[in-house]
Amino acid sequence: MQPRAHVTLEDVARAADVSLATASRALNGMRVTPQLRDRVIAAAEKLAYTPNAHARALAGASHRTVGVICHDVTDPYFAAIAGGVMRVAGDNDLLVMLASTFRDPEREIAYVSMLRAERAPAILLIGSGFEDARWERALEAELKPYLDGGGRVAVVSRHRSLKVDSVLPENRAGAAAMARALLDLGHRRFAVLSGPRALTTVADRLGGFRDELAKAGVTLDPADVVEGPFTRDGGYGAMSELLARGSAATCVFALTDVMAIGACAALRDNGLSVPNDISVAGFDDIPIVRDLTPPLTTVALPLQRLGEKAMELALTENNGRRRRLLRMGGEVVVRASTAKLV
Amino acid sequence: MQPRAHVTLEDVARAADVSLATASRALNGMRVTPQLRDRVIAAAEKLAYTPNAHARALAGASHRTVGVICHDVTDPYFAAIAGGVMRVAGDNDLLVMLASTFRDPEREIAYVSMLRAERAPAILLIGSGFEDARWERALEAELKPYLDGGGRVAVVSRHRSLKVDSVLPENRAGAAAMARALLDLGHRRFAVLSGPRALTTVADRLGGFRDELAKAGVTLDPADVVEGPFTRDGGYGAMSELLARGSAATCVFALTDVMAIGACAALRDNGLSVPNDISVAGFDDIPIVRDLTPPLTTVALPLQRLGEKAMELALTENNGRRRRLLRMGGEVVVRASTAKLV
DNA sequence: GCGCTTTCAGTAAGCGCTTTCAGGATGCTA
DNA sequence: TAGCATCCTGAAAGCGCTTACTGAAAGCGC
Repeated sequence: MQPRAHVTLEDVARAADVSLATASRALNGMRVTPQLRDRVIAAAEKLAYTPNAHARALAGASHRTVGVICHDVTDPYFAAIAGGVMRVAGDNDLLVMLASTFRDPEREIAYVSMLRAERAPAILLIGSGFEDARWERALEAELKPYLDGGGRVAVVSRHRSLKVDSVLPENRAGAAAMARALLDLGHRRFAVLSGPRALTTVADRLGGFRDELAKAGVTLDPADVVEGPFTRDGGYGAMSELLARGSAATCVFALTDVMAIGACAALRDNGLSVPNDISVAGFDDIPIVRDLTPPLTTVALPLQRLGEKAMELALTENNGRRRRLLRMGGEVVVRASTAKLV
Repeated sequence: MQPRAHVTLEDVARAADVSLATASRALNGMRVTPQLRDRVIAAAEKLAYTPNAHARALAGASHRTVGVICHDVTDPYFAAIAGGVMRVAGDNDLLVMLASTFRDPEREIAYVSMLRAERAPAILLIGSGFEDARWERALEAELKPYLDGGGRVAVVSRHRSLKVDSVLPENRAGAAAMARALLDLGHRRFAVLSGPRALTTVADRLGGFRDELAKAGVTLDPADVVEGPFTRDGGYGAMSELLARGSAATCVFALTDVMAIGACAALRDNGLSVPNDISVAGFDDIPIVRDLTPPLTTVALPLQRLGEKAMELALTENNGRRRRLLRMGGEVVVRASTAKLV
C-alpha cells in the first residue's frame, strides 16, 4: 500500500464507516456509542492517524504548548529556571517550547511574534530585559495584542514597563547583601566583573553592590569594574583584563556565577590561588558552584522556584491586574572562595 | 477602541480596501503594485496584525519550526548539543523547539506525536535510546508515517533499528580508549559508575570499557560496578555506595562527566583526595570539567558539532538512504583527576 | 398507543490563510 | 485601431478539524 502523505480524519471516518463528526467525537472522548467509538479508534490506529494540530487549533480547540524564551539554554542559570518551568508544565500536562535568543533583542521579538502566531496559550520571558527604548516599544507592540487576544504572559527578572505578571529575583538587595558580607570579611578594595550594561540585571546588581559599599565609605574604582559577556569566557577575559591592569583588589565580585567560574580559571592560569591570593564571589548559586574547588561564595537565587512560580502565574488568571512576586531569594551563601582578611 | 480578540487578514484587507488575496500577496512579498502593497503593510502595522500560523500551515505554507527532543536540557551534555543544533538552525533561519523527556519513553513518544501533529519539518532526537522493544515499536510507529509524510528525522547517539540519519558518538571505542589510557597510568583495579542499563549508551560505554580491560587481562568485579541515574546526584550516590562497599579500586570511571562531578563531591565529602587517594575519569568532556579542580580526565566528544551535524543532516536530502556519521570524537583527554600509579 | 423528552449520528458552517483560476486593464505589435 | 500577450487583482476553493444545528430513533408516562 502506497502510504498517503497524511492520514486525515476523513480517512479514519471512511475506514470506520462513520461521519466526520462522529470520528472527531470518538477520538476526543465525547459521548458516542461504545461500538462506534471502538471502530473509530481501531481505524485510527490501523492508519497511524495523528490529528493535524494546525487544523485543530484553527478549528478552535485550545492547544497545550507554552513558549519559554530565554537568553541561552546552554547557560546553567537559564537551564535551571527552565527546569522549574517544565516541572510545573509537566504537572499540568503542557508541552514546553524552549527558545534561546542569544541576547539578541531582534530574535526575542521574532520568537514572541512566532509564539503569537502559533496562538500559544502562554509565553514566558526569562531573563533580564534590555535597556533599550526601541526594543521595549517593539516588544510592547507584540505583547499588547497578544494579551488582548487572551494570551497569558509572565516574566522572570525584568521589571521595566511591561504590564505583566512577573517574578523578580532580589538582584539589588542581593548584591547589597553580598557587599555587606564581603565587607564583614574585612575586604575594602573590590573589583567587579560586570556584564553588558544594556541588561537591567547588570544595572541592578552593580548598583546594589556599589551603593552598599558607598554606605560603608568604600568606593569602587572605575578601573576595577570590567565589563564582559555574561559567559564563562567573558569572566575569564574580564579577569585577565583586571590582572593586566594590575588591580589592587583583594576581592572580585562577578555579577554571575558563570563569569565567576571563568574568573577562577583565569586566576588559576595565572598561578593565583583562590581565596588565598584573592577572593571571588558570584551571583545566582547555579548548581555546579557547590562542586567547585573551592566552592563559590554567591548570592543564592531559588532558580528552579523562579521558573515554577512564573509558570504558575501564567497558568492562573490575574484579572487584568498585574502580579509581582518580589524578593525571591537573594541570600548570601558564604563558601570557601572568599577569605577573611585579617 | 475595543481590541478585537484576533486581528485577521480579512481585517487588514478591509482596512486597506483590497481583497484577501491581495493582502496575502502583499504581506508575503509576491508581485503586487507598490501602492497597494504599502497600503496593506501600513494597515497591517496599524492593526498589529500577526498571521495565524495555524491557518497558514493548514493552507499549505511550510513552516519553520523544527523540534529537538532530548532527555534533559538541564544537563550540560544535552545543552551543549542543543547549542550546536540551534547554531545551525539559526543560520538557516529556523526556529527551534526544545523538549525534555526526562528519560520517560512515554513522554518522548508524546513529543514526537505532537511534533508530527504540528507538521514540523524536522524532528531531532538527541540522546541514548532505550533498550525496550515496546518503546522501540511505538516510536517506530510514530516516526514511520511522519517520514512517509515527508518529515525529516535525524538522531544523535541511538544506533538501533531506526532507519534515519544519525550522528553517532564514539561510545564504545571511546570507552575502550579510556580503558587503555587508565591501564597505561598503571591502574589495575577499576570501578565503574554506570547509568541506567536501559540506555544503549550505557551498554556501549560499559561494554567497550570492560572488553578492553579484559584484553589486558583485567576483569571488572561486578561489585565494583554501581548503577545510578545519569545525574550529578546519581554520581554522588553511586560513589557513596562504592565507598560503603569498601571497594579497593584505585580508579573510578564514571560513564558521564556529570556523574563524575557527583563522584568527586562524594569523595571530597568523605575526606578523600582526587587523584591522590583515588583517580576519577568521566566521559563527554562537557565544558565545565576543564574548570574543575582537579580538571577531569575524560573522553572528549565534540558536543556542539554533534548537534550541528544532526541539524545539517536533517536539513539536507538523504534520498531515502539513511546516512550515518560515525566515530564522532572519542579521544581521551588526560587531565589532573587521574594519577599515575607507580 | 400517542405525544413528549432524551440521546446520538450526521450535515454543514466555519476557523484564517494560500493559491488557482478567471477576468479586466494595460501595453505592445502590426 | 484591432488583436494579442502581459500583469494584476479578486473571487472562490480548499487545507483538516470542531461544533452548533438538525433530525431520526428510542425511551417515557399517561
